[in-house]
Amino acid sequence: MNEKRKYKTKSHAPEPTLKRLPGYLYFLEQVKEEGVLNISAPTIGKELDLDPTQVVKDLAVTGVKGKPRVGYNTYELIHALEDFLGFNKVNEAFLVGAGNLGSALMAYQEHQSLGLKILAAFDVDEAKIGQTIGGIHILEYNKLFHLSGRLNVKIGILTTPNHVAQEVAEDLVNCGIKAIWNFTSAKINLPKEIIVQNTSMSSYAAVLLRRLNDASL
Amino acid sequence: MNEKRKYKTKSHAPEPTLKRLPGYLYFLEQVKEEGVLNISAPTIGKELDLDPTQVVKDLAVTGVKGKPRVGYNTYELIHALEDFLGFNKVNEAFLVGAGNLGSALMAYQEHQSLGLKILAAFDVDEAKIGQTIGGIHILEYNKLFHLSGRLNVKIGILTTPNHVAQEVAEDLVNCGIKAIWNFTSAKINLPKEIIVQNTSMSSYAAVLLRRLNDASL
DNA sequence: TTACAATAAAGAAAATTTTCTTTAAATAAT
DNA sequence: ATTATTTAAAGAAAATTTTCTTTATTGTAA
Ligand SMILES: NC(=O)c1ccc[n+]([C@@H]2O[C@H](COP(=O)([O-])OP(=O)(O)OC[C@H]3O[C@@H](n4cnc5c(N)ncnc54)[C@H](O)[C@@H]3O)[C@@H](O)[C@H]2O)c1
Ligand SMILES: NC(=O)c1ccc[n+]([C@@H]2O[C@H](COP(=O)([O-])OP(=O)(O)OC[C@H]3O[C@@H](n4cnc5c(N)ncnc54)[C@H](O)[C@@H]3O)[C@@H](O)[C@H]2O)c1
Repeated sequence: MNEKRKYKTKSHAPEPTLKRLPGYLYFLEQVKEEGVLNISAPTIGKELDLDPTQVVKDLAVTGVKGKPRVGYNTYELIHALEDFLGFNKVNEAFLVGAGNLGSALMAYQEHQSLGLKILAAFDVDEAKIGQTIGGIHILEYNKLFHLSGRLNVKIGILTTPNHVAQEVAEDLVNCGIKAIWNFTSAKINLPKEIIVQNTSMSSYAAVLLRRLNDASL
Repeated sequence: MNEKRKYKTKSHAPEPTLKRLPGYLYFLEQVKEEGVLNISAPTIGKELDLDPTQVVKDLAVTGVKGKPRVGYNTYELIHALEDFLGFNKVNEAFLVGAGNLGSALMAYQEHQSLGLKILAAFDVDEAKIGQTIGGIHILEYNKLFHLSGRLNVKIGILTTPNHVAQEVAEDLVNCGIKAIWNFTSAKINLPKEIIVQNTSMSSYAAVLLRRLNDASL
């Protein structure tokens, strides 16, 4: 591997920073559309409700330098962010469980801007096998083992029911998958070198409901 | 309002704790099924990869006390968590934008366990209006203003395209919505008393891709 | 040029969250 | 009963993240 990067990026970025970066990227793409060539950290902070020094620190991880009195070069910053996040590469993925959520993810066109490319989806439901959603074919689950041999896919998107999540995850790992984007509520246990990214919507529900409840006291 | 709570809960719980609580709840429901009447913090921690003292501190926000040598009462803990998170109430919501993601959320049955009840969905697409997904009717967007007058719905789920998110959010606020669960990438600006819960999937993509990239260096 | 204002960068401080330590309580075994 | 062991609770320490300060740089305008 050992890819060359255009900017001197931070080797390790804090997770809260990482989570904010796509927000900057989305905002910057909008202002670029409006023809803004340079933008300052305080301006970004005002729009996104963030402390200006926080913005400076966050953007520093990309290695891009801003100029005092001018700000950052919009175009340069966008590219550095995409580069840093890996959004400008093609990150190939398999999806398992083409149900409600799986279908939505397959149909989601903006994945391209994340550099995410779902090559194929797999399901056990006969009714779904053979269908195409968002240009992605739904294949028989067993085909996963054949296909993964030929392709070198590193990312698995897990949108099966909770109770099969563990076994499907293990299958994915046996197929050479290195990172699993887990949308199920199940806690999946895998060898520690496998990256498991849990994306629990109920966490957000918890925060929302609690804040709503706190507010109405 | 002023509901009585069975346990002396912490008035303010840290957000990381709040986000972990649904995970405990899901796990506890599983072990309850298996007939486990009591469970200790170290056991929970081992299963969920969390520090045992972290578990104790997290669960302490619910006000439930565990007994040394025995652990927590599974049943009591589940109920305290549901109570604390507001999952055992009926939290009524409107959904706007019955597209890919909106449809998935409408079809999602587990929302019940979060106490979330989507009363109706609204869309501008003629083709979608009149349809029913997961027992939820898709109504003409303008009906939102009529319906909200009669019902006292506090939560709005926002799954429209990004470019209309701001205006739809403002409409929701004008209809009396107090909290918005925002699934779009757009940053929406509303009066500060309105709770906006952003749920950005690209944040997770960012963390996943970066971790994957870091790993392969 | 020269002073002035805006801003990024770097470092310090504060706040928050997690982990570690100690203490006390409750059960089980002797 | 008594002792030993497990465990929750409470507090202290460490780590992390955010916010605040200071400094230095750059461009603008007098
Ligand atoms: N629908 C939502 O909006 C939503 C929201 C948050 C989380 N989730 C989570 O996402 C997961 C999927 O939810 P859903 O609503 O899409 O469920 P779903 O039932 O619609 O979809 C699950 C799909 O997985 C397939 N499947 C079942 N067993 C399989 C196996 N062994 N191998 C491969 N495929 C298999 C099913 O045929 C089905 O198509 C669940 O864990 C759920 O908790 C869903
Ligand atoms: N699909 C996914 O998996 C996914 C994942 C992450 C985030 N998102 C975000 O969720 C949002 C929706 O994505 P999607 O894929 O479901 O898009 P979509 O186009 O399938 O759905 C959007 C729906 O909103 C409706 N709509 C448009 N304008 C409206 C208005 N003014 N009022 C009411 N309804 C209106 C459309 O008719 C459509 O039915 C986007 O912001 C997207 O970024 C989607």
